[in-house]
Amino acid sequence: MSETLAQQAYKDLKQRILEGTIKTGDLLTERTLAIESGISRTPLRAAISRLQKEGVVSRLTNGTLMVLPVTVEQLLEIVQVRRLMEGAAAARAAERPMTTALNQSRQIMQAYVEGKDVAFDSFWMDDDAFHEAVAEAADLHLLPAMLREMRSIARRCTITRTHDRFAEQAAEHIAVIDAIEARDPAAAVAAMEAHFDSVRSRFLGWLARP
Amino acid sequence: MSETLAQQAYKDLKQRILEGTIKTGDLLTERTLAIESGISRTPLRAAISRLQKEGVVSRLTNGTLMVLPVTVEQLLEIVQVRRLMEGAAAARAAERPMTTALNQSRQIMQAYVEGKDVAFDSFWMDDDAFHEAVAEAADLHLLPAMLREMRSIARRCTITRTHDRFAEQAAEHIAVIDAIEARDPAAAVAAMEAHFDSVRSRFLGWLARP
DNA sequence: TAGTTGACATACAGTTGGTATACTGAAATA
DNA sequence: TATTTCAGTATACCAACTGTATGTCAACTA
Repeated sequence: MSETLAQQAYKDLKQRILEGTIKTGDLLTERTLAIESGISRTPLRAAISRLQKEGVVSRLTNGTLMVLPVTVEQLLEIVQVRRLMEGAAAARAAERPMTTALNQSRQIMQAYVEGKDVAFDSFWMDDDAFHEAVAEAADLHLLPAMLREMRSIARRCTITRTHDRFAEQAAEHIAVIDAIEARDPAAAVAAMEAHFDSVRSRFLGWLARP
Repeated sequence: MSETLAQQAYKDLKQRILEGTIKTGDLLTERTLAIESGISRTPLRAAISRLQKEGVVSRLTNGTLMVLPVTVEQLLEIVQVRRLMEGAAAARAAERPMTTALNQSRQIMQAYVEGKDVAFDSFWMDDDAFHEAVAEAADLHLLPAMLREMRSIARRCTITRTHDRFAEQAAEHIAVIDAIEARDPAAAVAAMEAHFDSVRSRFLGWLARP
């Protein structure tokens, strides 16, 4: 089952944006992108249409294509929504068997607590794995895709990248996993909510810096 | 001494942006604006160039003209800078004779404390008058122009317009004026700083709302 | 096999910004 | 006073872009 040119272009473009090779606020032109991809504008436009629907790129009123900046307001809203959703997911996960993915995530997080130092994108992937493991342990099948969507937005916000207290975040993740393992839903939701409260106050603290 | 067409266009455009008739994020086209103003593109471009220098509009990389959005980060920075500058101005003003403008501003602010209700733009002008009166009472001749610049930026940020506790702000203004009248520099700077701290925490509180 | 559909390539029209050129009136200069 | 210069302005031209239309081809279905 081969991918269409449009699908390939979509994946390629999205990856470049998530990696930061193409930056939020950058303007794109269909012809240039089409030439770079070795395809014509038609499938390229289909790929762009899809990215538009996901809020990754936006057409300005004159048709110009821009990689959509993500505002602080949007970022804070995502933190709030995820706090609700992932808190509930952690409580559900605590009522179900412990998973291999959660165990693996805990080991990875332990390394950060002990001082492991990596680039933002590496930590982001381990962070991805943690949140995905919780959602899957909760048997919530729509949640992983929703998380991916929201996390892809958050990743594009410039403040997110100022966020470098990996050891603290790792410790918060471990607290969630421990509560899930202990089959304590109340502790699990509290730990997950504390994690997001902590994320939020870091963002606000960055904003409020003198 | 008559104004050039470029100067007229500049003033008109800027006013429309400050009033919110043209919104931040809007795209502008030279031809449309020129036709609306009844002039050719050439003086219109001179007006735009001036607005560009002031950070009111921006050229995207493809030449598209956009009314520059003002981010929350910029707004908070302006609040910080003004806290420093206007705190110092209030202290200086407290070492100088009380002025008519400060007395007038106090009366106007008293009406707000007593419940006067107006639209944002009306309050904004009274707010302008207060801050300008303090700067002039401080004999700081460069400060008013700098304030106008920063306030014109702040005015264009969408959060600024969510700010509707006029009575509270008016009471803070009165505290500054009272301290100036009492010739108490320490109290004046403290009152002005408290005012900006209050403004800042309102913005942050709006951001942090659940 | 003929018809339909999805994917794709290419062409065309309209709009925009950038830039060049021409014009005009006022001020300066010889 | 006549001429020149300069600032301000109007207009024309070109390249580049998006939106849309049209044509082609391969795969699928009846």
